[in-house]
Amino acid sequence: MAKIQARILRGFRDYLPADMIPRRAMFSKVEDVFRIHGFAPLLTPALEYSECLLGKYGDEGDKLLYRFEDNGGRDIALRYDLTVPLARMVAMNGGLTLPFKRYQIAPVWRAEKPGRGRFREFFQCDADIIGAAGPDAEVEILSVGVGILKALHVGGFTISMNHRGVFDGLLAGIGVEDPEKKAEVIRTLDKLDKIGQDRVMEILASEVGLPASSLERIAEFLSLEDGDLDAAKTFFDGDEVAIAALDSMASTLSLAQEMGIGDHLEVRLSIARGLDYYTGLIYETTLTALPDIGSVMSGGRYDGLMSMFGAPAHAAVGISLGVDRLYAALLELEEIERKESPTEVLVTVFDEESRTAAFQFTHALRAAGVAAEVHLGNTKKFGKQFRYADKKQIPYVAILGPDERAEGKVRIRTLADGSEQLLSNAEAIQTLASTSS
RNA sequence: GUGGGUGUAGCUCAGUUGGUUUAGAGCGCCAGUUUGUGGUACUGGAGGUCGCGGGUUCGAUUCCCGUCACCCACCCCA
Repeated sequence: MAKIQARILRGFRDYLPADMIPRRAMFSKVEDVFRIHGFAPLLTPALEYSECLLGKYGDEGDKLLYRFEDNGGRDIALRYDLTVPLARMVAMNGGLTLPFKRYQIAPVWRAEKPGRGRFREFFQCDADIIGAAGPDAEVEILSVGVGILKALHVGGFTISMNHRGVFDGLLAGIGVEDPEKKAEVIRTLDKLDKIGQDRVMEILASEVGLPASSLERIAEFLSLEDGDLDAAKTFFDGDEVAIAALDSMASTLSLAQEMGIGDHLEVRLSIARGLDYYTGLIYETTLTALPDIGSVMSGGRYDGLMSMFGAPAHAAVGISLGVDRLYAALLELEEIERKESPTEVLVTVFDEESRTAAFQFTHALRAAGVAAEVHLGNTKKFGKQFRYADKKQIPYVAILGPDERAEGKVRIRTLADGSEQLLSNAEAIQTLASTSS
């Protein structure tokens, strides 16, 4: 048989056990937070009809779809995100009780050029509330975000929020109405933190071509104190759209404050978010300890997306976790660690005569809920069994040799410090069951 | 998509100013020192079409061209 070179598609990757174990632990904590906030899990197909995805992400996005013809000649594509399939599902299920709260953790595919931290297949983790307008839903979403970061023990963090209405007002005020141009200006403003105000003004002047009077107005806007909503209201005096946006943020902030999650929130009028479909609140999150990795959690309100499928317009607000960034951050902070095996106890097989006892003890451990594995393979080299446990970071080794069996006991060795305890089987199982969670 | 850089063992990298004969190191892996005990130490071993294709040459892992992959920056995002 011809040998085939083992290889993997560019931008795709295997998640090996050493990463999957801590990764799943992280997801499990996240799911707990979704659950206690009343979000239900949803699963949608990897493949969708192309027409359901096309035209939702802009021209650039359409080009990045993985698009095929299936064996039946249907024009299909791999999902590009989780939000559009959610909208499709909501449009197809008119009987859903609103507000509808769902979360979904699943891979999405984009035919982009891969780079550092950028893949063609990656996971998104979204929670959204469909069918609830106003600050209440916003506060619930922010509460989820705060809850997750607390559950993950990331340390300090700041959720910076803004409102698209602020930009709508600002840009209408200086006569920028063309959606294309609006998006361009907003994308440029979004780079403020990265490249600084001078460079932003430069780009707006030369590349976007804004007149001097507009630039002046934007410079004045950028010099507003973040978080000073009163000053912002004065600046936008008479601009109904912007004032409504500022008021909406103020009530979100005050409800969040009273709920007890306000400490992590701040208003930052410069943040913009790249996606065009946001219509209200927008926010992103940076970790105090690792600001350089960028936003680990972001989202906003996107009323209107549902109506693209001909369904009634539904209010919608959501949150999206940057799970790969969060995972990297947790490793960096040593809040989680890579681990090759879930096994808590390796039960060694001392010799042929000990095999039955080893298997029986292993079975009893499993019945008590302890992750246990019995050594597989030849028993000639007893030391190799310990080496195996050590390499797989298995914390405990059980020994049932002739000496132990003669006493009706089992020896439990803790590999971390080399200490050993001689216990009855029942005692050993009880001890191990209580130390392994 | 544009520009720059790098491809030698599972990983991180030396090296060959073109030359026969065994292309090396550290880590990792396997085995032994140690037939009731891993992590340390010592000893030995396996593992390489020098990314792939073509060209120049008496001779290419080394030089040239192409190609693919990876890295960095820009763009865009998660």
